[in-house]
Amino acid sequence: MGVSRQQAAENRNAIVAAAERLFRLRGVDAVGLTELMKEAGFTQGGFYNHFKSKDALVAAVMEKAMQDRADSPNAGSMAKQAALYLSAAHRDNVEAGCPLSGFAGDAPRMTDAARASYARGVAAYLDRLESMIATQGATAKQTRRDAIAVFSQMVGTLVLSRAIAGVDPAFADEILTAGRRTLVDALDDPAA
Amino acid sequence: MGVSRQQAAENRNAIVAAAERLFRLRGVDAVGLTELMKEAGFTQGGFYNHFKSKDALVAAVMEKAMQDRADSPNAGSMAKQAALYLSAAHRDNVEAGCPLSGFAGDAPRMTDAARASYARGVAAYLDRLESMIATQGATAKQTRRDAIAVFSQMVGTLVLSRAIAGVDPAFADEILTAGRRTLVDALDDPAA
DNA sequence: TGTACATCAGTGAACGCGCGTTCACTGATGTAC
DNA sequence: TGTACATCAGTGAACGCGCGTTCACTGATGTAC
Repeated sequence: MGVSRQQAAENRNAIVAAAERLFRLRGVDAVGLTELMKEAGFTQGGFYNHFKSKDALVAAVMEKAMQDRADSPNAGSMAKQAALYLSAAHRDNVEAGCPLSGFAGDAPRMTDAARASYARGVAAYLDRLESMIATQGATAKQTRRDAIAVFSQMVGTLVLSRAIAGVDPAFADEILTAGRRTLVDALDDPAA
Repeated sequence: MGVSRQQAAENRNAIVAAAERLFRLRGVDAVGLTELMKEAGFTQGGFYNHFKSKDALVAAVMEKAMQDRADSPNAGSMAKQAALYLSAAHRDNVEAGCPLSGFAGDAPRMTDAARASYARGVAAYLDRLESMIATQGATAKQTRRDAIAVFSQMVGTLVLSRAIAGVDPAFADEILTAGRRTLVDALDDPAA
């Protein structure tokens, strides 16, 4: 069609954004390139002007998701962060929530490049949590080990609550609430 | 071919067993019925003598996995249970490990019947953990809320460590070990 | 600044392939007498 | 107990379909002079 270089770059971003949304909602395997390109506003053939394969797109999606996560602001205290992470709103918003939980189920089956992005994303998020825990320092001295434990609990609670939400909402809420309260109590922040 | 009713029942079990293995390893979407039937020792056409659709098979796999889990023995103390759950051996054995972690990534996209089995499986496992925590009763009085928190952390740690294991084994081990130590410490069982 | 041409992101038809599912057929099992 | 027949789990070819990918073609963009 003839399109400026800037426009082409924007179109590429639109493809990645549409892919990220669909991949999160339905899983990488369940989303076809034809549907994906249509969702982004293009026809199927154009895909290969931007990516050399579907795997390459998955890697680009992962890279972008991790970057977006890194650019997102802190919640303030660690307890507040945990409370937001384990809110019903976050659970019900898979397509825009934390990509570390959102892609946790698909990650083990992605290519090396995509999983490497994922791993770097986990490392970066742990660094953030670690410093949040450290700067609070109200009660027990929290270490990296604690950051890992807290993060694991956040991910596990969200993943479980999401797995059950569609079929037993009350049970899913119980799991989410129990995880949230336990974490907020443990993080010992009266303001959260 | 002509086969006795008992043989037919055994063949059905073989199909479910092969499906469970492959589904865990590669995800439900990535496994075709032709491959699956071949793995179980049959040709593709016979599948529909046992199940009315792939979705029905997925539900049967889920039901069987949850039953097997319920039939499995306790580890003894809660701290021991957590230590086994967060062992490298369990992490590296997706195909035969805990199905609640093994299917956590696929569960949100399964049919209602399969997810209902999954949810019942979570409920049953929580009941077991709850009674294990309660009968120990050494330090703090542990409640259902704590059982949920402990279980969420077990699942989250395993899921994260698995997502990363293929691409950064040292990091994956760090996560697993941090989760295990934190849980064992918190569960306060000197014998574990 | 204006003209001639190369670039390349777009289109949409087509490729081979494996998917889930259906079908006609088979023959030992299991039942009726 | 022995014979005749219905059942049904198995086979393997075939169905339509959507997958990831390739291709020839298009035309505005961007470059060279």
